[in-house]
Amino acid sequence: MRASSYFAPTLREVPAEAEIPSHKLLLRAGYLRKLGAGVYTYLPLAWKVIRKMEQVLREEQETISSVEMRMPTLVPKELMEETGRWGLDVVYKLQDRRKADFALGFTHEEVITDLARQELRSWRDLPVMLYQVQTKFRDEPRPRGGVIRTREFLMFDAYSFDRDVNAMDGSYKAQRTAYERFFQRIGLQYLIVDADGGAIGDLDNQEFMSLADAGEDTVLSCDACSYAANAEKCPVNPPADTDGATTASMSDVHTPNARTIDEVSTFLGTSPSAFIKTLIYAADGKPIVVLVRGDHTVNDVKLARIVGASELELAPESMVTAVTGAPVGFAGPVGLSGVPVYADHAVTVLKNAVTGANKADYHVTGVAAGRDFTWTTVADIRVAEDGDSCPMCASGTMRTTRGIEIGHIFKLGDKYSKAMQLDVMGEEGKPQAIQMGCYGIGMSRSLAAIVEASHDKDGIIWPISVAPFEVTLIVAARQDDAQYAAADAIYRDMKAAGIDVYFDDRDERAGVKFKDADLMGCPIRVVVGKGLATGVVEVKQRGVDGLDTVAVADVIDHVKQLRQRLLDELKPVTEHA
RNA sequence: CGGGGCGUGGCGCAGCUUGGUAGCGCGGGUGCUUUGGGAGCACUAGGUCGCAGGUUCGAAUCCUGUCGCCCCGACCA
Repeated sequence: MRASSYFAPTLREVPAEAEIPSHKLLLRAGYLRKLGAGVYTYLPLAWKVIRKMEQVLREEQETISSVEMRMPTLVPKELMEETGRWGLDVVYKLQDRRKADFALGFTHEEVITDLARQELRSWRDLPVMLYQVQTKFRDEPRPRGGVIRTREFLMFDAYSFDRDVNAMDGSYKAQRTAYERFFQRIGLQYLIVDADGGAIGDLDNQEFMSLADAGEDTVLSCDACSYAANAEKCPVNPPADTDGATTASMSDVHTPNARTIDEVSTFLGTSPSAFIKTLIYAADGKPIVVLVRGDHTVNDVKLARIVGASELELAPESMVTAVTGAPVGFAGPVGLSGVPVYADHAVTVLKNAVTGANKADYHVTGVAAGRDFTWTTVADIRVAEDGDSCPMCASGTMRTTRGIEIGHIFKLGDKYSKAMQLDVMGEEGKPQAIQMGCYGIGMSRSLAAIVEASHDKDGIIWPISVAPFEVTLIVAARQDDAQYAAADAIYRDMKAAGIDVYFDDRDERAGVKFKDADLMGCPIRVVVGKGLATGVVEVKQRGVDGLDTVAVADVIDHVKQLRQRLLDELKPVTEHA
């Protein structure tokens, strides 16, 4: 492709809307433009990268006998109602001219399951694994980070159908391997972490995380074993009972205007870890009391699962007052009754704690768990933190990092097949529910994740497997006839040799073309310039210091070798089972 | 949805406190010079200051409302 006829508008200055590196660079280098909040146009460069990613993905899906198809974006309301997902906030809804309701597809379990229940009859039809790459629509409460979280985005989604749990496990493992190889081949480092399945399912599910400061998720990984988990999932070991014997006795202390843990601990000169944080939640509209240690944070995802609530939020002020008899900021477990109390493990071993007195401007000290208050349920309900002991091995310590969720794989079991009567005739002549799995990759988000992971101050550095072009060919002085003729010949030879080359033949100063080449980020740069007088051109690798001076006659071979070396570096290390 | 911030030529910003009819840099066009890391000079085009009301002789500037966008949080299948 010649730059003179391409469309890659670069920007010298960073648009004010961008904060994170991938967003800034994708805008500046001419990959993306915003149409509205969380709605982006993918310019030719970005689309080419995505198509290359898709190609790698297709190859990996092919090897596990996963078959590409395409489902509609318009999904009838009736289908969504079968699983109860029509009412979700993220669903975009619209009506046709006859006032029939549709959702814009935000994931396709309903559609694929509907198809499967019509077409799959016998256990002999299984297994089946189907996938598509399609635009998904989600009315996100807050799009962010450019293309990290958008309302319209490109997603790969796959679905497996198996005759029993064992076979489903096999499909799950096959997809996990395909995912590993895919991410390895597109040059994206990842961590596989245990995750919470949210509304989609609570069986085994794992996320592929690209570690990045701009990530929205907190990931904990063990420094001794291979265990890693999303913070919303990561279990916390119960603490040792180290407070010793109960000695102190309770007394009320006047704490005027001190409501937060920081304020009260400063006022009393105690540590936040000696506090019992008492939170009133509304669980499906009914109040519950939640106790965690003052220096801990409630994990709402864990809590919702333990309580079994579908809607869980901090209680409104009126409910807090009704439960505690005090203004917000002075709640404590002592003397509370008639409300279920959920206590985190760490609270139940406190022997000399501070907590709210359930009256304005008073706290209680010397509180002992079990003696001065009790609970209805004790469980793991706090967020795991950096420094916690590993829940899986004896010696490890958990460390936190930020991650971008680039893929998520789920075992669904019979959740959707039961809800939608998806069964087949089994070997024994009786109907049996199909065991499903579903698997997603955020294609547009992965694009951003690569840029987050691979850039420098000058621009993007693409892995060669997904770079929009393998080579940027620059003619330093377009108006120099000899240079242009030589560059043009090299361009033709490269194309003939099957090299994907971007020929910057614009009549711009050399500096402009160098800057744009760095921004765009193609991994190999060839410059035809001053050296041509002595019959040589320059070959440089993006992001690597130094360059090779190569005779014009050797440049094609040289580039092919470099290309092969770069591709070899991306060879997947994970083998299919 | 809660908190914070921002809407002024294509992009980045100043002007707003203290009202007087809009300015700078980059980018665009033309010409000349220049030509290996975002060139120089000259000329030039381009803005109902997000929108709607209001106050005022007069509003980018003050008031009210509204829409949009960004960040933090909530949320995130």
